[in-house]
Amino acid sequence: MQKSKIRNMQEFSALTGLSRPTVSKYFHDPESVRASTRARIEAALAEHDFRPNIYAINQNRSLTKTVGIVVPYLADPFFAELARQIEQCCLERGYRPTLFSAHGDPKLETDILENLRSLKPAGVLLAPLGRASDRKTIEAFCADVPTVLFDSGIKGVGLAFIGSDSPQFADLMVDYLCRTGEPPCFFEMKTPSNPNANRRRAGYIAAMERLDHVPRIVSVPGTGWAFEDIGRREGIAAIDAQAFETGTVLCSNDRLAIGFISACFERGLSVGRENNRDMRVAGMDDHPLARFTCPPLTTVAQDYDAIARQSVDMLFRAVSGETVSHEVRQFDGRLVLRDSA
Amino acid sequence: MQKSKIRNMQEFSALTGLSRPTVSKYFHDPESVRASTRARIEAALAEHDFRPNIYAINQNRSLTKTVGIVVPYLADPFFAELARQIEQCCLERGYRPTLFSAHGDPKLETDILENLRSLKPAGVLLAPLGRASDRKTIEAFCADVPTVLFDSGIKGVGLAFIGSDSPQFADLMVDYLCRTGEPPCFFEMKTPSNPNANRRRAGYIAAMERLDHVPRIVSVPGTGWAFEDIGRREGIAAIDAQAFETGTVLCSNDRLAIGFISACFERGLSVGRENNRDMRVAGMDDHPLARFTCPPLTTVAQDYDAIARQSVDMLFRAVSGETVSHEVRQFDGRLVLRDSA
DNA sequence: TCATAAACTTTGCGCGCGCAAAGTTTATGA
DNA sequence: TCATAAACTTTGCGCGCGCAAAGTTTATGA
Repeated sequence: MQKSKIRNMQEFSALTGLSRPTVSKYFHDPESVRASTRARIEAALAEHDFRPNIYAINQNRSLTKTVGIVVPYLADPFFAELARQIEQCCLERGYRPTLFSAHGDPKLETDILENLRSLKPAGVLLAPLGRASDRKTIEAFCADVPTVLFDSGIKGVGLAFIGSDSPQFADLMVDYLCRTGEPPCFFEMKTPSNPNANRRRAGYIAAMERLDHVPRIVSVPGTGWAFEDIGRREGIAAIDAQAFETGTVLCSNDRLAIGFISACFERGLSVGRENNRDMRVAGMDDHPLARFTCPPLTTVAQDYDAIARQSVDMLFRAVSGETVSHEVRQFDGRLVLRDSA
Repeated sequence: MQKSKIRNMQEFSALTGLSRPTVSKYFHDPESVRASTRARIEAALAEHDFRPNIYAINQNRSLTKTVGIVVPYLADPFFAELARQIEQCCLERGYRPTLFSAHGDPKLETDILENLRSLKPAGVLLAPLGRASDRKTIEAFCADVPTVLFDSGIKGVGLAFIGSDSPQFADLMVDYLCRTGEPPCFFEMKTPSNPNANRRRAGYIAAMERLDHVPRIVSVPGTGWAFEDIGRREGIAAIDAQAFETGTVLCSNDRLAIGFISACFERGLSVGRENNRDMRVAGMDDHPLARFTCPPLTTVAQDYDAIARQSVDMLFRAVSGETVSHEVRQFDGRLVLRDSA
């Protein structure tokens, strides 16, 4: 593979003795040319290292092979992991995933969508910021670009919404906690970024009432995406204020729980499922680091794989012309028992 | 801003009464046209929402406004945070950052660089996988595309290397630990992914010898990027094997330390700087979650901001024609005292 | 051996811009 | 008021491909 001075497909095709359109066909789909032709092209390729100019390709093709992936906060390993799986699915289908993070900032989310328009992507997979998102911007974007929402939905917007069944998550954990000890209090942010948080609270309340317990909700202040920090700081404050009426706390998500366990430690409260512990603490999500808290966190696992796979499936079904009516798919969580509750 | 049917810059310029080259000039730099002209264009823009076709622009311009950012493992919030700051710096300069993660996979790293070539980026900021990287691929890439390496360097490759002074990190922490208690053992992976790990070990050995202590290194098996998992699993094994000759353990990085603290908890060992604790545990990096371990982790902070800013500065100085001889810049760490050691 | 289909070639237009040269209008300041 | 510079217009070429139509070669199978 020597340094080549091939400037374009015309020059390259001359080296193979084939015509430019045939070579073009090869790059579009190697299987579409005769095996002998393919061999000639690949032999030349091995020597001269030519690659078609992607900008020239995309200029003339109405649909590019780009897929946009937008997440609200990439410093959260939950989204990093989900994005990784989605990227993988796109690559398998021969598309080029391009990853963006709004870093918790609605202005940046708007800018990203603005940018994505000019990339003319075949489709976009978008996990919106949620409450902070500029709803109009997202609606307008979804009207112009085939978009599947994941993780956090906006009613009626986009080709589809793929996420988790938030009330079921809460129900599952409340049921487990009540079965094995006293009923849980619910620890959450008063103004959560993510709309799933509201559905989790609703699920908690419904489950508690179903089991004939009084729901006890501790809503703490704090905005933004530094959930662990809020969990710790406000957890300490809530403990000091004796806000929890039972020694069992269900946190609205794992990152809050990581902070809350840290708060318990700070205040000398032992955490665990054994009878001699001061607190039981549970979360929801099965965050990648949930296994490493002290003690390891009992939680409800999101089905990362199903969410990633379904989102991508749904997008490509729509992109390939299948008329999809707005579909909503919410996967069940799976109880993960560790030592914290 | 009504739905427009403007197809190209020619049609758009007709609406403004200006010529296409003038409008083109505006999009390249709004300040380069008369204020009255700018106002006319912006008025039309408000009504018709035209944006130049980015593929047509990039096809004709030798230097695109794209900047590639490549990190080895995005599920590590350390890299997510670094990437965020670098993105920010690029945006401020009017470039479009595009983020890629090798997800710990050398094959994917090679694919990403391959892809980046066709994007013809103005420059690339690359944190290589390290030991697992295909060195030849990276060298060849750096020879063709202006590239600054960060976090993890490869000697002589790229326009520059910006990272941390790894030996200094170890020195700082060893000094502190010895001053305040017994000398530390060093806990690390036998075959670390990241070359900084080797320099940290060397720094540990040098510091221990300087202080007239015998270096005691516990190298554990395990490959890949699941550091917390390795820290926990192998930490438990090492504790059980009584591998640590003192009760003070300096972990090669914070993620290992998070796993190791979890291992201590599992084995009923209390961690902390107080005299009545079984172990003191320290890390290096100041990982975003280091504040939330139980107890909070004493560590050496990387200067995220300086690394991000310097990397981007260096890249753009080279891109703008300044001939830069291969420069190496390694920032000092800052001791962060919390409760774990 | 020959009809037929598949694969390929040739030709030429079009995409939406950048860019440069030469000419024209507009603003600036003494 | 006028020279001069700055801003703008007009014209036309070029970038590296996609794409389609019409013609030619090659493979396939009875």
